Amino acid sequence: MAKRPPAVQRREESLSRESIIEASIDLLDRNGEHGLTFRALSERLSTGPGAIYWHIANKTDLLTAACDTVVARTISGIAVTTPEETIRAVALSLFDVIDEHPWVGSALTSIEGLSPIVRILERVGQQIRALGVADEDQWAAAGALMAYILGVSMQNAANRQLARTRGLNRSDFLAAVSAAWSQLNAKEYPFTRSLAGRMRHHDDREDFVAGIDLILRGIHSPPPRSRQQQKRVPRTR
Amino acid sequence: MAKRPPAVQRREESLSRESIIEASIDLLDRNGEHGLTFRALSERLSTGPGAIYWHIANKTDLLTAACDTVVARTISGIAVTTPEETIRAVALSLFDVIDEHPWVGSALTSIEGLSPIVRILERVGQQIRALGVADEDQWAAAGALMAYILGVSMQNAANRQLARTRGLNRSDFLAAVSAAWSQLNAKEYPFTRSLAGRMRHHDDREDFVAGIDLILRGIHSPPPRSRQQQKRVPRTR
DNA sequence: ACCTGAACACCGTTCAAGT
DNA sequence: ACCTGAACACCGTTCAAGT
Repeated sequence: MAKRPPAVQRREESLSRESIIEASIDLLDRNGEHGLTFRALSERLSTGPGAIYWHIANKTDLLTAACDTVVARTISGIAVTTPEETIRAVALSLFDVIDEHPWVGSALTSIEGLSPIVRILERVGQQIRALGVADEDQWAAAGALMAYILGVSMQNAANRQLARTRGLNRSDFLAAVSAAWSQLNAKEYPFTRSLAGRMRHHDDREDFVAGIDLILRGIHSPPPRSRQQQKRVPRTR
Repeated sequence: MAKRPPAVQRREESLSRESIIEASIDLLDRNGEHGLTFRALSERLSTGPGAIYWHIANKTDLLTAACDTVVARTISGIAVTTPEETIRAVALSLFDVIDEHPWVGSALTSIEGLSPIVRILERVGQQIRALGVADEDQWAAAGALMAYILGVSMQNAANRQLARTRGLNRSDFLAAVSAAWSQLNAKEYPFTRSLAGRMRHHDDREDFVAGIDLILRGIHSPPPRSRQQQKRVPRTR
């Protein structure tokens, strides 16, 4: 019996960092964070696991690059209108990206190449300037907005991941959280319990924008610089 | 040759969920997130990996429980003074917990038992009420503060993790980020570049509190309900 | 009821060897 | 310069078997 060549088709295009990242995004979208493995990736690209390491440093690098590619694609497509509208648009874009690609949340905070965060910071910051915020207040304003956007995004990503794992759709998931909240101890958790009803029916995107608007109001109202010159925060590190 | 019993000392106390979680926290503090493995844990507890599964569902459960234990311990020790001061204290406590236990960040968003988040939400929410915020505005106010606190915490945790991995102390780390920012393209990243100097010398805790204060100002300034009754957010999901 | 530890089905990463 | 794929050193989790 003559030894036949294996039935795998050989890839015609050569490997590249871009093609590897593109395949990674697809794998992540299809099967979630667990779906991205060097074996699955190399099979999809008809190569060996080692080949990938010629183009990519390690798995963290790969995940960050995938995240950055997806974020960059969305952020770059946002039209600049009024500062406030643009900030809302940037924030909502990120929200929607994570809604479509829940795995983006986990790589977002990475500052290896400091890419995804810096892209968002820059967009937000330019609008802070356009808003006429004083130079010395821009850092605080941009920081607060960034942290808020990041916080909502992380929470949203976690929710989506969990819902996916449990095979729940949005309303089933909200119902489950709402039910858990309403069963909390009434003495210890009065506030959270009072939010249970609202949790079930709220609209994440609307609430997200409401938070942005709240922070924008804070940015517009002048800080009470009189109080004691500089607030001293006691250190307990 | 008589078969001697193996030289491992047998544990005298029986296993329990609590002792497993305590050992996990210690392992995480000592060696970071990679340090927590069922093998390392079972060796430390003088048992087999399988024994742990009698008390703990899986690794996610274990990580969440460790996170919740650490958060609960800190949160519970906060004295209630004025609403604003208490909110600042809760926020700073979480900040400091993550500074000491950077791994807390990764398990924080988990809502499996919905524990760590709910603890913080409740504390913050009670102070929102004490602040006299109208019932219908409490959700937005608490949500904005929570997202902000979470966002800063996640970012801080990521920074600490990265600094630890690279063996950098705080000022070396800030210098590295600052240097990276000042080398960004001047046309594309004017805002981020302008922040490079400030990045090098800023105090995270002070900035953190400044952001809290900014959001509190937003909470105090009334939302312009007039505008168009309810803001309609176009969906592009 | 609780524990043991071998075994299973995976991982990321390396590296000698090929083209 | 770039690719191959076996091998290494790990993982989390399961489960028959023990006490």
